[in-house]
Amino acid sequence: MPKGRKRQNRKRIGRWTAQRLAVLDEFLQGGEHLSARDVYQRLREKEINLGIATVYRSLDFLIEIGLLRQYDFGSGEAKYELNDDEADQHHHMVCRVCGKVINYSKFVKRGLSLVKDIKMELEKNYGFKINSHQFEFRGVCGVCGD
Amino acid sequence: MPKGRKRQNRKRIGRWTAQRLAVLDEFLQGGEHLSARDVYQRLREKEINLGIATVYRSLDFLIEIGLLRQYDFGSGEAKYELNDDEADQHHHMVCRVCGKVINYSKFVKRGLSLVKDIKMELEKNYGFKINSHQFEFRGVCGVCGD
DNA sequence: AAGCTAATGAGAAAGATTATCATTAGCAAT
DNA sequence: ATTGCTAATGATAATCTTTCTCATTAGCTT
Repeated sequence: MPKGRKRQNRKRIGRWTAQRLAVLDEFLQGGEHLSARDVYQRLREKEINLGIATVYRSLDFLIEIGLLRQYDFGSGEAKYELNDDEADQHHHMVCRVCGKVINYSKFVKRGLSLVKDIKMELEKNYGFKINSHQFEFRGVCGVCGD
Repeated sequence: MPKGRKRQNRKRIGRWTAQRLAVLDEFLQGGEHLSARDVYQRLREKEINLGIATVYRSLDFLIEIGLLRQYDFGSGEAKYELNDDEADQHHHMVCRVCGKVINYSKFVKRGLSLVKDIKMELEKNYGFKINSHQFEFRGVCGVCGD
């Protein structure tokens, strides 16, 4: 669970700086469910030294323009991933012992009609406008299980 | 702190203290998605003064014996709820503006066969043993929306 | 080239959660 | 009841992630 304070509201428009590009690039390079510290350390290894606050701000920026998405898998820090189209969105499977997360995309298509009906129901009966959904499974992975 | 392996008898379960009962009671009284601080303050209003650390420890205890469940809806603090049976488990709808959470249980039955198939697939192909799942929807509620 | 302003960096601060440790209290055997 | 063991508690310090502050830098626009 991420400690610390709730994210504050920020301005909408932003500039494409070298720092923001560098952060995005870590995800385009194939990084899956990276934390802010993961990104910070990976960049540092490449001698691209951003302040950790800038990493957080860049992640927020990339979320705001729709390129990234934030998740919490109970590890104590937020994780970030490239934002899939809804139709391609993957599920997550989290090992509650070692914290390993697996991206899993089978049955997504089958779930779509269910998701669609739930969204319609929520909008009609509760006045909610739904933007995204997430399925998460928890258990014990093969390594941690006996 | 490592959880010491104890000699096998009933002592493993833990003691049922007044503090733990008081914490559980807040949820039995109808408290939905309460944070540790919520519980702490509600008890304090009733002049039941536990230390905040004890509240956290009691919540952990109640999770361990299966009575509570922990969630994170992105507010910056963990939320806790009574742990439903899987067949009755509800979904969550989170407003990303005000943070309001709605418990929602329609379509659960229809989702069960999908969940069952996903669980089988994950166990067969990834060696995971699944214990629980969660569906979460995010959007903007009627009050915060235009 | 100048001017405006968003973005950055470094460090301090905030806030949730956990660890420490002396003390208390639940439970079992006497 | 009394004793003894040990888990649980309370108070508070420590930890850790995330955000804020503010002086400085750099990206645009004109």
